[in-house]
Amino acid sequence: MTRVTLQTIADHLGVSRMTVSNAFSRPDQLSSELRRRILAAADQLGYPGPHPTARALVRGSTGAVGVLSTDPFRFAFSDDVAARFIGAVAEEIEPTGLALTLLTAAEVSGVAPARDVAIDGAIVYSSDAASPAVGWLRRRRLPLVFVDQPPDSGIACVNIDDRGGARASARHLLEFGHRRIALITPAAPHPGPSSGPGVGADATVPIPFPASERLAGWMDELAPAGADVGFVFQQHPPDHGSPAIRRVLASSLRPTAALCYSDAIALLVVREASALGLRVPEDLSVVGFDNSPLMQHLEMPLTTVHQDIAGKGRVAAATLIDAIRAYRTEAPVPGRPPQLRLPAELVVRASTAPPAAA
Amino acid sequence: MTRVTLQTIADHLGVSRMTVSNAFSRPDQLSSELRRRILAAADQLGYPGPHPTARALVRGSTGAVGVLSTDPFRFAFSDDVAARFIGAVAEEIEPTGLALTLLTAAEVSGVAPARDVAIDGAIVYSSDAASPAVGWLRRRRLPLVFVDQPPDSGIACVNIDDRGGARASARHLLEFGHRRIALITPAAPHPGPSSGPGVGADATVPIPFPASERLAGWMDELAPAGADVGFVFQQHPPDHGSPAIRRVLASSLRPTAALCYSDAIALLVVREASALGLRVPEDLSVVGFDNSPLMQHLEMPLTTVHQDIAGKGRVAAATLIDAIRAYRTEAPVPGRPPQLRLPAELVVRASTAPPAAA
DNA sequence: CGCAAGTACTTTACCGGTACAGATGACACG
DNA sequence: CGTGTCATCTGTACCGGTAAAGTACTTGCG
Repeated sequence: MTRVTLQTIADHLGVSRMTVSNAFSRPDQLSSELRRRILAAADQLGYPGPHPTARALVRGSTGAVGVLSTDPFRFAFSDDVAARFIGAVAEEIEPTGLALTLLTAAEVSGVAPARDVAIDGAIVYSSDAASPAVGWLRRRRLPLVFVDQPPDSGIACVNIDDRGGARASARHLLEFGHRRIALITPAAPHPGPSSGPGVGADATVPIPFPASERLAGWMDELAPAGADVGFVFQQHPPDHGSPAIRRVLASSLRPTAALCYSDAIALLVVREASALGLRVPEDLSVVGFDNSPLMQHLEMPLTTVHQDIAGKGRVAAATLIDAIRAYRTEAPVPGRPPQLRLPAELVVRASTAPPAAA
Repeated sequence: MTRVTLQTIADHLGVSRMTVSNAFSRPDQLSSELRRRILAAADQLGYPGPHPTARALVRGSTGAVGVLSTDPFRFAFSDDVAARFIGAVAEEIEPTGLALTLLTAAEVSGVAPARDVAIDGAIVYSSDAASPAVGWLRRRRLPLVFVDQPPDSGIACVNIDDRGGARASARHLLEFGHRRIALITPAAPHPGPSSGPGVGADATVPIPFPASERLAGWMDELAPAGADVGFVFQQHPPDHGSPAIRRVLASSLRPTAALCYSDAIALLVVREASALGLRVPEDLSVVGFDNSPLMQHLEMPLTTVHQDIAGKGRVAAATLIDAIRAYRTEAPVPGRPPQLRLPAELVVRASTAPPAAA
């Protein structure tokens, strides 16, 4: 039972393969009568339509766009911020008839999706810009959109104003009178296991991209104000409590407020605090980041920095679609690739207040 | 700036195209010295590696597997049950080096992903089995796995014991002494807008597949017991309240218990009930389905029917991978495609109790 | 009536690779 | 020294389509 191809149908009807191809792809190129007969024969022979791969090869486009994530897939679906982003991308892509292909950065047994899977373009999302996978995508000269990545003038970028948002949140705490503040941020897995909290600016620990911007924003305000900052390095998806956070909250000179990289981490801080009998915000102010939809329904409405995650996804998808379209028409230089920066705004809710002893 | 291909490198080094191909794909076929030179030249010329589409065409495999969903993408990422399933699929797929392609059922401007995107196999997930998209996938003779679909002996299926689980939940209510029970289930969008609640078995409304099984399970127990059942048709993702549910709960002869198609719907019922001043479970017992992880942290721990969604995803992915592997080795008849049925178990929590007036 | 302009189909070439069957030369062995 | 084997590289065909140019047969029209 060999494969049914255009040739099968052509032979069956005694016409040329090209005519059969036209019956499917360019109906105006043949008489409607013959077309009808061809389609009928195709149906009868069980021809599934032109082979996608063959068509992609000759047309030069595959009908799929990728989303690369350096983090494992699990992340994209368990973390509701990531899921919302990808969902928005998918939603924006949907009416174009493109499929969305999730690419991992890993290379297993010689196969690396970012190098070996056929796509028309990709969004680089929660990825290490230095990873080989990103390199492969670039080398393929695919239309790309970087999201939450360090700006790269050669590639379209969509970022939010992490730094500005972080600055606003730090200012908010300063205005309340806080001077002893914990900064809780993920760090590259480089240093020792769950590196303990350090006090003072520790420039030696590498902070991955969007976190580094948020940290910079915090410090923009805190440093000039002479605030007493302490760092806690906390990897992003904390499952069951954080010893590092607990240690800081339990210390005698504990901070009166915490600025957190994300709402997920902020939630963790709130939980650790209440486990220690600390009240939020009376004993500890907590600020998150993202304005994650899941946190909206919490007992403790979180002061946070809002970013429009779905909007970011839609913009990223739209930018990619534009880039692909430009690429197809071989527009020589479509201007500089767009460098977008979406706003991030402080949302004050119930988790922040002036420190107890003012 | 024309494309860099194998030929470019071959010309540049004065070797045959085939040798360059071998340098990438079959290193044992040439001297390591020449290979080194070829790779160096490739690197220098910016060759991104063998063209995925061309390779896919000749090899007959693309390195991507699809997930078809008839529902729009948004669903897959906002509904946490669907997200968890896809996440588990992705996780299981990841170590194989395959990419995961999300396919929509829609056909826009002549392009239909299920027909036109190159994949090696697919999981048919929350789809209408009768949709054209499913037909295309079948016609392509791709390795397929149906999940939560009506069993099809020709295709590998993964289902859970919806009917058994539903039966257990109905029995649970009967044992508590409930006799007036609302059944809340999605229905095909066929009848009028938000079709009102009917009382008694209404066989004319088409119920889509997994819901029909659950309904059958409920009725298996309720009918022989002579319970007084009323139907409420509620489409799955209810955003802001449900008039239909409210109407039923507000009626003079309101049910003492509700069996719900999903936890998401059960949550809706709980909310509508408390909006009406009804206490759960004192005034109304509510049973969900899925044991959705999001519901675990609710104020009102929900009695529900547990299914292992992640497990279902992993099994589906593993089944698909097996099928693809078998397909590749052209195993003539790999036995009947597996028909799996995963367990569904009642989990009794706080949302059910005996009816107030016993 | 002769020629330009369709219409309907066919031929040829190519997309960018890989499989497979040589071709070539070095080297070992009897 | 003939020849078999191995390692290394090349030539050809083909994967399943499509673009573009070509052929043959109408048809319109001055």
